Amino acid sequence: MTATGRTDLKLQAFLPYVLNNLAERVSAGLSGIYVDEYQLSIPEWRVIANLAEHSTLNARQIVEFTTMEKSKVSRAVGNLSERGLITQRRAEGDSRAKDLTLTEEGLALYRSIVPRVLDWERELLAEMTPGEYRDLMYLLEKLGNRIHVLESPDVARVAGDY
Amino acid sequence: MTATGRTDLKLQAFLPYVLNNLAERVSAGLSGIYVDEYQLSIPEWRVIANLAEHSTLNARQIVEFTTMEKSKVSRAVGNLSERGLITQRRAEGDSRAKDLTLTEEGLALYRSIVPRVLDWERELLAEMTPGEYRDLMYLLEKLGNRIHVLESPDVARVAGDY
DNA sequence: ATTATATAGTTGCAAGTGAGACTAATATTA
DNA sequence: TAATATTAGTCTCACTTGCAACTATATAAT
Repeated sequence: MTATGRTDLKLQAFLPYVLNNLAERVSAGLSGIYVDEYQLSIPEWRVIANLAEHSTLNARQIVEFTTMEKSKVSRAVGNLSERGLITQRRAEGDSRAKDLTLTEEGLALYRSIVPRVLDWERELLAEMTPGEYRDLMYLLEKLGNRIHVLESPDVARVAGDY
Repeated sequence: MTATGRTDLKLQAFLPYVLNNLAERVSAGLSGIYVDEYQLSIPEWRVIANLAEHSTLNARQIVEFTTMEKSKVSRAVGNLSERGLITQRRAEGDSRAKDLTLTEEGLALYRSIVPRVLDWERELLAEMTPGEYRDLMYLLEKLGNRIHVLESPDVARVAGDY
């Protein structure tokens, strides 16, 4: 049995629509913090957050983690580098790639943003119980796995062969 | 008690990040249908879908429903009008506003897209039980209400006075 | 009425974007 | 090896976007 047995479209009950509206509004609310107060664009913030978490990455890996366009990542990296928030070093073993790392300054900036951003998330979740939060994250993750399958039909088909 | 008691940021467990990644990927997958096959941009599709549902709206109302920028709506409306998919008529009672309606052709286009789009949603939800789906929609709606409160702090404060 | 404010929608402009061409380096194949 | 294909990252170009200024109408205040 399928989750929805619909034959006509009601936007308010259409998952992609609901999801997008919500994500946009959440993003707009949150990005106020680092855009207005720290002069970071959304792509720049994402690059920083990923570097803070994985300490060293190249642009390709950031593309994988964030699903941003590689040109977008490239430009964000360029800006952050100019501002002295990250360093780029030719990767050993592959001199096409560049290892990206936060500078002390970049790390300090990140550390000052994190609590603000977590506070904001707490506000957003203030009316959810821990159980609801877990359910939500679980369901979003499940959906994420599912769409990953839909994005690469080859893998899905092969897996179906067994 | 709060849903999360975090003090450090893990992107994979950070709701705005998860939500955005997912929404972007869902949107990209879905929009393939009307972008590639029907030459409709995402804003254009949204205008059409909202008009189909409410039969007549002006641009301001579409802005409210979709949370798109009014200039974005304006341009989408202009394009759809040129393509003969919608009509614009000066509203009686307020000659600044224009009543927008789908033409026969616009409605026909919409009707041919809807089943494709619903099929796609069904695929996306294929591994969810009806219960999970209900939970998800409920939680997203709850989050939507919450962010609406955060967006207009005035209202929130007043409500707190009681 | 007259003036001031607010609203509906459009438009100009600067900035940001995605797609793909491109360069340089690496991997693969014969 | 040489030839071919693939990959990392940058860059260019046409297009889209968001913002603010603007026109025209409508509402409110004096």
